[in-house]
Amino acid sequence: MSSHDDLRAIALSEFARAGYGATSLQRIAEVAGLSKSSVLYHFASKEALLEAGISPALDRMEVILDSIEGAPLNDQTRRAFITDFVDFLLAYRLEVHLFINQARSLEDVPVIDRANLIVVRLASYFHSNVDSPVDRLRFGIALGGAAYVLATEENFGPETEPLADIRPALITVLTELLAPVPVRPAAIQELI
Amino acid sequence: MSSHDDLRAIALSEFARAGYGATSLQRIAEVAGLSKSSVLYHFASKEALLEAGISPALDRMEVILDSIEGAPLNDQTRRAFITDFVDFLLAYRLEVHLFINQARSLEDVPVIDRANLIVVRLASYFHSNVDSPVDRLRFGIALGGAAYVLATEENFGPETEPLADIRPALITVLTELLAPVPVRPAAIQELI
DNA sequence: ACAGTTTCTGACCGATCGGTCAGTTAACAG
DNA sequence: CTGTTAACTGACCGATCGGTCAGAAACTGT
Repeated sequence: MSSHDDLRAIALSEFARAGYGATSLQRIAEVAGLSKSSVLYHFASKEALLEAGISPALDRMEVILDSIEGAPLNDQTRRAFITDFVDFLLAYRLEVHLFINQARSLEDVPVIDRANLIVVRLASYFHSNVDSPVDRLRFGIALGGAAYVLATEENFGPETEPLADIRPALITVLTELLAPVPVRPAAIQELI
Repeated sequence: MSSHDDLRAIALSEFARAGYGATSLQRIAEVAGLSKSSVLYHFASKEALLEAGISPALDRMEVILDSIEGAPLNDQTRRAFITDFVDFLLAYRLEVHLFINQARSLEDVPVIDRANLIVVRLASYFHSNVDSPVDRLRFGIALGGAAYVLATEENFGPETEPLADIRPALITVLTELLAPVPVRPAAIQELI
């Protein structure tokens, strides 16, 4: 329970909640019960706090990417990826939320560039394994939507139960949405 | 082509690209070729620029909500909502992107509260028309994912075509994902 | 040309930002 | 107790923030 780890967790939480630019070192110091100078004693800069906050999540996601990029997208690899991805989203909700909300405004920050590269790798993998443009769009909505919903659970409203068994539900939904042959009744084609 | 409308458009673009807090009045003034004082002559404050920027999108979404909240979710209303929603996303990409990326860090801004209320109304409508928790999760992923993907098209990578016929593709995917009886093979149930 | 109104600007304000630095306090080994 | 090191702090810095204000500049109708 070092001050170093505390500050990392506090900064991550504040960055995800209020945004990187809107979170001051003074605010982080107050939550930690320290002075701003002490925060800068443990971390060289505000950017160093950001990097320390989300790097573990990037490490994990890069391991997942390494495990799928060598193999084609079949039933087995799809199943493994989905469980890995869902567990990743559940384990790193704050980090995912921070990335989704701040990626555009922090494009010149090295650690955000690294995160953006991960998204590109993920998109490239599915792009090279899925032929239909519509399916690629559906896959993008599935992965992006899962990340977005997981990272902003308050969008479901406070009156709804927090979907306690969200892990199997997420696996179910993603398995449907990433199905190799999407179910698309002929009736739908006539609608558009 | 008044300076007023120009400033509204420039501010919206900058807010969406770099974030509200990270966009200074000085930056907006430079892009518009004016001084910071002139920007504040046309708009009383930075917050007024934000409100002017996204209010039209909220107006449109509230009309859509008014049109669905009185009727149950059947084939006809679902089809009408999907086309309305897709056209909304395509017409207000910047506004949606701005809201998605800044909603959390601007919770005390009235116009953002208004936008959040819209999301709550949307979630409540589907919540009251969909029984299965898994289906509600799938609907949330579909709507949130469509908004997220549309608002951040760069996630598809620069090497991919911008999905020129994205409107029919989006309608196809959302029609699948918002199907009243989701197709969920028994094989999926055994996986989880 | 003139007066009136709209548009625009530079100078300035207090506040806050991220970051530096000299020096104090606390912890601990001998 | 003493010396050393790690942890911490207040004072301060230049820069930038959103916003105010008096007045210049530009456009208007007469």
